[in-house]
Amino acid sequence: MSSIQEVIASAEKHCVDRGVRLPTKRKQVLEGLVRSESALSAYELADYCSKTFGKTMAPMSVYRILDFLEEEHLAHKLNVANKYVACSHIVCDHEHGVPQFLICGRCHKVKEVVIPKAAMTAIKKTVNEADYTLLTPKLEINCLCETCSRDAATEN
Amino acid sequence: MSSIQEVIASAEKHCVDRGVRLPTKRKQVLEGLVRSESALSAYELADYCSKTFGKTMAPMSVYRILDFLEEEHLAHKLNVANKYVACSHIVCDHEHGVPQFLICGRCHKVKEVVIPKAAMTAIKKTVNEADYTLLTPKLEINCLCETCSRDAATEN
DNA sequence: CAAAATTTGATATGTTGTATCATTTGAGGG
DNA sequence: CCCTCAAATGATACAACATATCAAATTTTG
Repeated sequence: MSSIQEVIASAEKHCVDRGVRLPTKRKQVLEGLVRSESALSAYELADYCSKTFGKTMAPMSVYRILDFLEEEHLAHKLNVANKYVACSHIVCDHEHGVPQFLICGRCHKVKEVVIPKAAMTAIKKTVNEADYTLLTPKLEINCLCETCSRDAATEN
Repeated sequence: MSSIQEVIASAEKHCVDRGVRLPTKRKQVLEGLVRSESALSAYELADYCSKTFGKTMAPMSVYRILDFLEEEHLAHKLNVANKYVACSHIVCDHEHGVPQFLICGRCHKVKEVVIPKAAMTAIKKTVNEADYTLLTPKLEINCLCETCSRDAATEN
């Protein structure tokens, strides 16, 4: 596991290489995402940054910054929950496969996994046969994390 | 392809069998979904029903009715777009595989497909190995339909 | 027909996201 | 070093999506 600082440093390098900026605010939002175990909404991130860094950060700014982070592949939007997570591969050099997200429907804890290549190929084939073009092979999979699925079992 | 009336009739039978009600309003919302080629939001459905059936239908009611239709597996919610579609298998008797949705990111046209069993099995295995429990193996896949992907190509 | 349960209406409010224009910040050239 | 220009952020307004709650109407059942 890499430290927060390492992740931020990698992100900074990435931005220099690409010729884009990573000023304070953007770094703060990214740090908020990296520190969080679960996915956060733009408004949650705005609150977090306001509290943590002393100066109020408007949700507007957060949205813009999240758009930027997504473009730079430093963060992902999870449509299922209207929340965002940091890309878990910021520190990687090598090209990695497209991430798939396991999203706990209860606590929004997110785990990023890679599903077998063969499965992705099969999905791509199905899509093409239906005359559709895959935009991103990013899947969002609804499930329960270990803790929550235990809790759910005992409630009934 | 089955006619609207056939689909509604199947839905009615389904509800009688399950001992639940399908009064006018619910039928109207379902009809709106069935008639639409693309996914609709609750508010779009409210407008549609208000215009088509002469009496204003509140978004509130639509949300409640959509919840009901989802419980009865007569409709699906697409989280990616915050929209809803009728289940394309209302008229089927047999148990069918879980549907996967190809959602055009531009016009929201939706195609319901079934991906190979082997691919789903691989996904399920990956999820379990990550100590997560699959809630629904329903995938929402971001793509472009034939028309829109052609349009997008000519724009650049 | 009356009582009970289900469905719908109506109002209010909360959450998520976009549009727009003003202001500030930061990089690069003179 | 400061000026200029582009990029980033602030601020305000508003649109879309969603839920909570209680009252009224409708349907089922006895």
